[in-house]
Amino acid sequence: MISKAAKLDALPDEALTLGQQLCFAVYSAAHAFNRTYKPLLDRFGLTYPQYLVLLALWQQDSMTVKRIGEELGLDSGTLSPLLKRLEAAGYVRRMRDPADERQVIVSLTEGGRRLKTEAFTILAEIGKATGCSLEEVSELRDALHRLTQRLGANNLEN
Amino acid sequence: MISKAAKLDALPDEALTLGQQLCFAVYSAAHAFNRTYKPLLDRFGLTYPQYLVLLALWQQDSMTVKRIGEELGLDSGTLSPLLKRLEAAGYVRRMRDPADERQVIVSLTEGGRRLKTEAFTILAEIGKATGCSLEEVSELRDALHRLTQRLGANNLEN
DNA sequence: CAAAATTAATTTGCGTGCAATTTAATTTTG
DNA sequence: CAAAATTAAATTGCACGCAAATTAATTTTG
Repeated sequence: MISKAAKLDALPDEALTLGQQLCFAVYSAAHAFNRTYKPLLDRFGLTYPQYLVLLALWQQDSMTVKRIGEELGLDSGTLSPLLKRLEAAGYVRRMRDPADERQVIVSLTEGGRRLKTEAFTILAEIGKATGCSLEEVSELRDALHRLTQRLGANNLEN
Repeated sequence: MISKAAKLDALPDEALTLGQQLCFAVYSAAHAFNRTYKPLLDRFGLTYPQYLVLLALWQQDSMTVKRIGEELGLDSGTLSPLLKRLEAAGYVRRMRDPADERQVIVSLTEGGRRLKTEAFTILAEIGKATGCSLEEVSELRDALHRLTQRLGANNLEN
């Protein structure tokens, strides 16, 4: 007899395998990236999410916490303590916006700007570690962007 | 004068943009999946990593903590407390292997096995949320598996 | 076979992530 | 213009995820 699940959803048992899950492939790749970045970032006392904040600030300096959160998809509950650590490490400065005291403006220090030079080296090492051609990278990246967009669209429907 | 980084690595400034990073695309997709799964798993009192453990056990019941860790790429520092919570929730049982008391064997309870039926529904909802065809899913998944493999190979070289 | 080395889990400490609450400032509106 | 609503950060609580230290059991080896 065919299993109840198969009858209901017309999905075979193998569809539930770890190796078949796109979500698990993404989850594993994210961890693999983290592990690859770790030794490269450790030298600067940075974690990967802290490095992402710096990437955002190198692109556009002096953003509010909210704006950084929109760039990275993180909320203030994550960013507030993270930014304090980045400030303690000497890479950013935080100050209340005089025009709107609710907002905190985060900007790069001289040390934070200087680090951008090193980032190109990190970028090159990561590129080598992926073993992907530039075309492969952009194709995979764009496919993931589309996926993220579609998943996000679903979450707003509530 | 041309910047040191540009001379060394021949990488333009745009290469350092958030949107250009494959790692950030993976990072964002992982979070998007998490957010999509959350409401589906909340009904069963499960977190996403806990769900991954169940996926592994539905595929192959009664594994040691170490074996589960190999399947998921997690260490015992993560799994020990997670498995205790899964046990408290009534989905798994943990017992020392009588043949080797160092090992702990994790197996599904009746409740854990029953949950597998619901998993097919979750799977279908996630599939719909991704908006990907089966071909797209397997292509993207395999590309990510290759990427993870190459990144992991690098980490072992030390 | 007893000491040393190895192995499997657990525990501890720290840094995310996120939901929910709190605090303070600004905007809306009655 | 003052009360109510909204907004931005910070804080709190909980669950990963990982490194490092600890504990207990097994294996190796001298």
